[in-house]
Amino acid sequence: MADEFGVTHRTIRHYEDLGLISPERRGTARVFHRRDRIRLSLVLKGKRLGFPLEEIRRIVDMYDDHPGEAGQLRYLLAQIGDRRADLEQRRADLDLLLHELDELQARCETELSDLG
Amino acid sequence: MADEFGVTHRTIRHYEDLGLISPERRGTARVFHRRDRIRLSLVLKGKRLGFPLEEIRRIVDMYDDHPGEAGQLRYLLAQIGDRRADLEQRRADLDLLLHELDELQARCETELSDLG
DNA sequence: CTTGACGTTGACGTAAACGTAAGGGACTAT
DNA sequence: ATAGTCCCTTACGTTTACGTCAACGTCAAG
Repeated sequence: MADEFGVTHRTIRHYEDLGLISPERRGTARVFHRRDRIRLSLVLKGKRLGFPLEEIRRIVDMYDDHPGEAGQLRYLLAQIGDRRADLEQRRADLDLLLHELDELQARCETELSDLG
Repeated sequence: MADEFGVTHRTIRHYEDLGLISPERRGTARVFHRRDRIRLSLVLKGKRLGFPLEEIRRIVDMYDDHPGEAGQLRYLLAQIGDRRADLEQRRADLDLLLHELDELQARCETELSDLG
């Protein structure tokens, strides 16, 4: 599974230690299921966005814990709201940076054509 | 300036050590200029997106080093291209996560209304 | 003039996210 | 049977990004 996702075995084990994935254990060997793949892919997405693993765990756990009780559901919805706000802030930052890179690129290109 | 950006004095000093900002020195005291504020704001945006400080330095330095020579300009443009690709990958991840949060939210809401 | 309040400089501490060596099964190929 | 190849665990090492503590300078207020 490590190769499949382009991470090291150590990383897999580390994530298991943190409870980010919980592969079935046949004796000592790990058996990964679809659930683990889904969670790992979520983890890696979260990581690319700079979330700490501990926070990522809280997010991915939201996908698996499906509480049947209304209070829990409302709590989960609130959490989702928080995460959304966070993600949208990041998206704004990202768009700004992309925009600034565009401008820099434009300046470089005109400068370059002035030279040639 | 620390308060102004919501970071600690230690962070400011750390960033100065890494060359992310370079305030004027009057004797021992630091005097911050517009350039430092701009760079700091770029740094914080980069940080929120999960870039390591060393990489951020390379990015923000692109804004200040304006090489007059064609080869350097072309190199800078290539760097900009790389950064763009990276940022756009992150954007894709981000949109995916937002979409998945939406779906989770929808599931929660129907579940909640089924209860009530 | 001395007592805070604040700023500066090392220098060591720490938490997160792994890397990496050291050693032990288990299976397979020769 | 021995070597090679995996996978496993334990445990200490490393890098990044600061936190924190001790010690000193300095400048206005009492």
